[in-house]
Amino acid sequence: MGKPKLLLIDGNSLAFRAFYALINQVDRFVNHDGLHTNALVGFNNLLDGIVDPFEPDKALVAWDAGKTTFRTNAYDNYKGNRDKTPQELVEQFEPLREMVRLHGITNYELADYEADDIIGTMAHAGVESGYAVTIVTGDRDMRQLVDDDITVWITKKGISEIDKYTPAEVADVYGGLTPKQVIEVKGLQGDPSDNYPGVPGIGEKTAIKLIQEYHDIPELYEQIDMMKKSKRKENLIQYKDDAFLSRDLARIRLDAPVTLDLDDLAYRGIQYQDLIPFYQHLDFKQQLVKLANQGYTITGTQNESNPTVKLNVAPLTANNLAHVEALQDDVDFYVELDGENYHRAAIVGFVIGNQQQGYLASRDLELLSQDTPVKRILENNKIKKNVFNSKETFVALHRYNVDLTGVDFDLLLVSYLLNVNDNSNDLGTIAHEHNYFDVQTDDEVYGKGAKFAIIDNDTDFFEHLGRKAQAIGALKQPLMQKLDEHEQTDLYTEIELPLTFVLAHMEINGITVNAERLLGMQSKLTERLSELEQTIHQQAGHEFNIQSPKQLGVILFEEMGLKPLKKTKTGYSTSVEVLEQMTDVPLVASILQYRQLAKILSTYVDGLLRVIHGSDSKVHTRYLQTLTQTGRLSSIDPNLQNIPVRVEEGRQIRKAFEPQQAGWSLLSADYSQIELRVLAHITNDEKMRQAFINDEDIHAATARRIFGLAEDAVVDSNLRRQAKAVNFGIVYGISEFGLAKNIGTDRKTAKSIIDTYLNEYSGVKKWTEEIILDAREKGYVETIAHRRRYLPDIKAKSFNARSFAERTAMNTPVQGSAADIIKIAMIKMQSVMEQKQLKSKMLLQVHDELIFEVPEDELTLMHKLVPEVMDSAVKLTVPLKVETHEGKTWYDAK
DNA sequence: CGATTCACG
DNA sequence: ACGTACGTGAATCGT
Repeated sequence: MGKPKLLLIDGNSLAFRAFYALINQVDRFVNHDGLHTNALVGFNNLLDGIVDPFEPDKALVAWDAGKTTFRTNAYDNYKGNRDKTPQELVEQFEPLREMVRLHGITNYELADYEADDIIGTMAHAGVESGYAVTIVTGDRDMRQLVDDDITVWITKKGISEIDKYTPAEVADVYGGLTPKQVIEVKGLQGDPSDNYPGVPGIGEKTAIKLIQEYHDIPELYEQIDMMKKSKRKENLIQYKDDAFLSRDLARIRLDAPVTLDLDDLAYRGIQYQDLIPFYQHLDFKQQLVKLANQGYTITGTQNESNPTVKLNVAPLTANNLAHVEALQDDVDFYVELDGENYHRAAIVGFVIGNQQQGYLASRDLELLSQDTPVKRILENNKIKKNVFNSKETFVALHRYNVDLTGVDFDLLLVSYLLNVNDNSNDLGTIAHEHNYFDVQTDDEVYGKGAKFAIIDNDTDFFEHLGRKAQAIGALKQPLMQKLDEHEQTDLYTEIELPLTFVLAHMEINGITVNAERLLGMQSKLTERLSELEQTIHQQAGHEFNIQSPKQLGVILFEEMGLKPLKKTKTGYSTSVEVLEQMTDVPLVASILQYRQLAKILSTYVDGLLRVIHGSDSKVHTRYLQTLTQTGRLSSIDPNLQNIPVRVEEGRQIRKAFEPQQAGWSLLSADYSQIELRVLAHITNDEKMRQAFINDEDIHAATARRIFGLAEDAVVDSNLRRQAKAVNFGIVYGISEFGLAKNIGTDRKTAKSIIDTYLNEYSGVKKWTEEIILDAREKGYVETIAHRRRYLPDIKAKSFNARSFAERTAMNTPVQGSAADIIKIAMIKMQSVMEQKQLKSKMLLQVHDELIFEVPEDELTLMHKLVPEVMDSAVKLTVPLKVETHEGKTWYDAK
């Protein structure tokens, strides 16, 4: 057996280190009571990472007792230049001690002494009693305590890494000196952070050299007369007192009047049962998940009435289908897929049941898709189903001939509405967010990335599925209650949930893409690109990778000597806005051309060809309904919301999008200026409202106001363009700088334009001020349908973070309300089309635009019907305006 | 896997 | 003195 282990931890130094390591995110680490937790998080990681694996026999965390110590008594200015400890850290000191206690470690502090002195004293007491001592600190000066029985661990990079010092390592760093000589070095060197002087002109390097020669400060001064005449010698003589003072201040005391006995320091190990409520108080979700995975029972803090239910899951077979038949009313259901894209992925298992009667799981898809009780329940509108991601569930089941209906609760969707910041798609992660810990994440169970694999073992697989279904059921009541408290029940039941199934139908229907046309474009583009490539290499004088901004930067800004107008984190920027300003250089013009064509080819031509389904010649996008911060949809795999339109060459891509039947047309319907109309409505600005009520050209009307033109003046295109930029700027949460950059003017002009704008549209001005105050007070902003976005940074100390939050506060109600409106229109449109039994299909949504495929005999009707439904989706104090276009391809529907 | 660039509203 | 327009997704480079 080795010696018993004594662990001494420098609480103050490490708390400061932990606090400042996460100082940039101090406002992100706040618990539900407003307590900052960044230092607590770091300290906890340290305790978990060091103490518990270390298994000490005795352990102590030492703290500073107060502001005054024997050092401040000896030297008035000691630490006199330190800023006051920030309040955000001060409030963490008590909980830090509690955390230490719950980790089974004794806290200690001593009046008039610093934590260092307690540690020094206890370290020596430990050595005398035969302990191997380890000291953990962020303070490099503690290395003076190292000896054969004392090792000092110093955290670096904040607190994530550790350097371990034995006498050999100290000698390495200090040019062969002993740990005790560290004090002598410090004496000569002084310490600016503790505000004590040392000898001027002597830094660490020189100090080490002198101590190597003279061993310590007293000996140095005994022999100082023999030293060669120099400025350094003069300083040493002049500042002799300072040297001795510094040396004294730097020396950690080994004889502090500590009232502790080693027996008081027995390490008690982690106090799990008490640590759980403590972590819950701090909102340490990850720690709680860890504890839950270790088998500790976590009961919800916000939901005491819903204690952990024991899992009851069994394999479903043809023999016990009767148990499924018995399920009524509220049924929890979950399907597992073997991939992300539910248009292609296979169902690999499912589970059905409820908390009272338990769960039945299976891999046998016949039990799902044949005429079984499972299918009957899923297709029964009267039986409420609770699921996680009903769009995925619906689409997947649809491919297995099951028509899911009667979905009442969608955990993913509700969780998103409650807080759009929690953008995880994983059931386990989301459950943990809501303080439910009886389920693991898929990453934990199946592995992530290349390691992903559905588990073979039935027992483990069914348990995971069962826990997922159980989590869905358990979270239904509390989350629905929260929706109600947020006044979001209508948003959920009237908009988001019905929309899910509208989107599912659009995705399943897909849109036809003409592969031949794309292949034609592919060969033409490939040819043009290889010609351009040759030209570019000639213009550059040698070959290089045109697609590498790094290589291009070297050529333009080093070899050719062009002036870099902008830089990025990693080097020169070569983006369009930079290159467009140097198009007189032939190479640059070629590069711009190349980039444009390469983008069209790789992202759109090749990209689309890759995702056309062989079976139906269509692409089936997936709309993400639970991702954006504003309530918009996003579209992936392929993204059909960013098909080129602004530049003709890219716009050609749209010719490949066709209706699914010959003779049909594509019809597009877009809201005109929906965001500005929403702005006029929300701000209730009279002038802006009148402009829309009179169906004026809003950008021209704005130009007349901000440039002081007559009411009937003709507005030239340049002024209109600037006014348009200002209108956009207002929607985005304007800044002088942003506007100046956008319209290419100076900041002063931009400021005066903005001032005039806000003066003219005084309702807008009033609203922007109010919405920021409102966000500060409530912590969130809302859309017209009560979609909510939290803005924790609205009170941030960082100017950047706070400004961003303020612009978001202005933009989100506008962008988000526009999203609400088109979502409502989509639901109504789908319902009207079904009711009228039309053959037309809604295919795509592009934020303010809907695209349909329409048979010849429904064209006239749809041109009338679609705008009617869209412009009456909600009643605002300004009219909504919708324009329609039709054509044989998407390109022609303009 | 982050950074850069560029496509859309 | 700070360093900015809002919201997205995909391809590519290079560590």
